[in-house]
Amino acid sequence: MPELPEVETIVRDLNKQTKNLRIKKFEIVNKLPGRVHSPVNLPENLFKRKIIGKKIKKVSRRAKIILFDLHDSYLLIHLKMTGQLVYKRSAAGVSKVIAGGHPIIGVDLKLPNKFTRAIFTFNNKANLFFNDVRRFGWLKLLERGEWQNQLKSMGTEPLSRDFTLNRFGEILSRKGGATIKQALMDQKYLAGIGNIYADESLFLAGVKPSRRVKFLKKEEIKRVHQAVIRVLKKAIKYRGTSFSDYLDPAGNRGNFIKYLKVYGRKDEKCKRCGSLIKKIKLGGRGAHWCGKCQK
DNA sequence: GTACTTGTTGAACG
DNA sequence: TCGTTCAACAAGTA
Repeated sequence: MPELPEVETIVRDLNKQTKNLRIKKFEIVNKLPGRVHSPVNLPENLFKRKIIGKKIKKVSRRAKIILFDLHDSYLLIHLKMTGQLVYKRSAAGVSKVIAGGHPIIGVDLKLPNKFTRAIFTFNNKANLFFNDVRRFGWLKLLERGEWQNQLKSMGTEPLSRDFTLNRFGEILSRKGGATIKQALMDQKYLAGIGNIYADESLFLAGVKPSRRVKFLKKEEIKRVHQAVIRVLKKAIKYRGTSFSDYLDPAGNRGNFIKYLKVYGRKDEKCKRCGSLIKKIKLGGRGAHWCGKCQK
């Protein structure tokens, strides 16, 4: 489930590999018969016409969105929960693959496969495969102005300079009645934090996810602010949680899963104090925490 | 077979 | 008009 650190990792890799490449070909594959549902925001032919021939200026990230700068327009990719991007280049019998996003279970490395929804081909003959098991992800082509418009309504980037303690305080003051976890995950205010990093940040801060924002002490707000930044940075350092090394013989792997303290560890022992990790539903999502370490 | 999971969207609600 | 809540989306996994 790519959140900010996973998307950031993909973006850094893709920027290295695809910067200055030109899109030669684009195909939508595995369309479901009898369904309107499409991964792109324009009629297929129009979408194709608009991106073929475009050169990639750079690849960057905003929130959980992957952003291909095509000079006069932007290609946005959202992986949602199970999206995956795989860049593959074969030259002189050696094939180079980088992948990011949802890990594929098992060892079926065939590309394209039954989960592939779109394929880009670049002028260096490399391919970029957009795979998505649950088909929630999307590709959008936006004109510069459209994107700039959308930017305005997006939340603060937690790793940017804008995310000061003051700014965090402002955000929280507008979410007074909500729980701290729900506040952290509200993309309108803070961009890029999903279920995993919300739970992990709150563990590091020692604050229970179910606490109401308006009852948090100044000191606790400060700790949460710090924790969010530290957890995200550390996760990026380890290339995210939902990465897998299944494709990369060089050993690039998403290691953060080893450092998860609470997420997905229901009824397991807290790594700090040994008591059992609890799980409840909060706003329709699972929330994990340690009853002893988090107050 | 059923419950559960995920991030965003859009509808319904107050 | 606004913020909040919740079902819907899809399909693999337990």
